[in-house]
Amino acid sequence: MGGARNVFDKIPRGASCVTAVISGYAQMGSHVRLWSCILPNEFTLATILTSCSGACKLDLGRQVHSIAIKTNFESHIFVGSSLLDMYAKSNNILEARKVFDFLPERDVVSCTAILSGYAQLGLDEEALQLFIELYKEGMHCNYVTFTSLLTALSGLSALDYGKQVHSFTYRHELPFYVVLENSLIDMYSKCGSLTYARRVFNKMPERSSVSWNTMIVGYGCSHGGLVDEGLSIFDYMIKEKGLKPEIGHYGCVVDLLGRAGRIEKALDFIKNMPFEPTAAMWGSLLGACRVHINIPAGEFVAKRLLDIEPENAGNYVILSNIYASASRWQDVVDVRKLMMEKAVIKEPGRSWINLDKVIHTFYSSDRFHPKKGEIEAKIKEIYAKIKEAGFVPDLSCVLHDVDDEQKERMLLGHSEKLAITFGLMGTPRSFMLRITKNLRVCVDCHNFAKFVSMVYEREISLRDSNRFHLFVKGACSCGDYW
DNA sequence: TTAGGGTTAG
Repeated sequence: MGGARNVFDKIPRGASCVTAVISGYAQMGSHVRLWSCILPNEFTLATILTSCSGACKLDLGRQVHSIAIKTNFESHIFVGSSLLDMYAKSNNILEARKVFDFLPERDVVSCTAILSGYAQLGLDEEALQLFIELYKEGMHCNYVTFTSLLTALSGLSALDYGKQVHSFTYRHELPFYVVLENSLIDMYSKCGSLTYARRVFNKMPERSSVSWNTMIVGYGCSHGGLVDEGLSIFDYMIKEKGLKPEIGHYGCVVDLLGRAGRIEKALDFIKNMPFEPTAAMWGSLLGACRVHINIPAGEFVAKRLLDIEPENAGNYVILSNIYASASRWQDVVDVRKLMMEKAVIKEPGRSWINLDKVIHTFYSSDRFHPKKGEIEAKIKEIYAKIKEAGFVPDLSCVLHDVDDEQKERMLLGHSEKLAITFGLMGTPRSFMLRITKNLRVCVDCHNFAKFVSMVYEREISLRDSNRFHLFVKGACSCGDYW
């Protein structure tokens, strides 16, 4: 690229060669401010906008947007779709939607761009709704559209819709696209159907590294506690294969050690590695400190994590859980105060269950659900039954400083308990309950699900923001390790 | 000649 830039610097300015240079830079993932010296055309604008994706380049993107307005290219189909994509990728989905809504004509790319914008941000229900709308309006779909749609369906655990997409692509004899198949594997495994995921994987005529990763993640290998095997693979790649591990590999090792309770060793490993530790590393280690109740390490890790990621409410919640499990209530109160000082807002807990293609969503302490009364009665019945079988509520899961009775009531309002209860009410015993939760499942709800699976002889799959839990006969596939 | 959307991973 340096050569191209040298040539460029010597020739007179004109839109076409500038576009070629920008395009070169854009493909390399960087952008340049060359456009300030020329009058841009639709090619220039679309190219530069593509290189503006990402929150840190939003200002630049906005400047290009204003140029697009001035030059009357805002509604050009290519400029418009890269513009909306730029907004979506920098977390401004409302602005992206505005651009989309004002496009004089839509095509498969602009529709896919807005759809994937919603899906990338985890706005899965919105993505599905929009897809249904556009589809009814006769939107044209291709394999990229389905790939994006599948991302949203994975997030919703919407197995029925996912199967529909699969059979649609099958019926229409789409050529083989590895990206689409990868999305299918991901969808099936996130919907709890590993058999189908594996079937897709097996039938692929060729696979990318993503296919393997997706399949491995589906099987949950990194959560299996195979510490020595993991460490020897890490050694093997360095010593035998001569590969230089990337920061992600170091992250895996930290996670592996932490999960196995070897927290001091993990801290040591972090100290000696050639990278700055990331929030992800500290985050996984903090989770480990909670599971293995290591308070000094937890405080140490939390301090570093909250420096890098002070806005992530989940970090405070785990720290608070660590204190609560050691009955250090004053520290719990202090964490809560700290959250208020920093104006951190915990995302409200939300769980959902798909029954007959309808997504039933429950919020924590849901006061507005139409079947509120029935659910309350049923949950009381469940609670009494599982208590008889030995269930003890874990009050350390409550972040608020209230009396025990109220804590118990608050725990019963957790959204995954409501979803499980609702599922039990409306389905036969042989029906596996598939619940999805937007946050990490708490210890009390995890225990609740274990007891329900035993007392009611019901299999429950619960996907939280972190991993899968399959509850059968009182035990969970995660080995109480998440 | 030059242009827009896509999969996994704490």
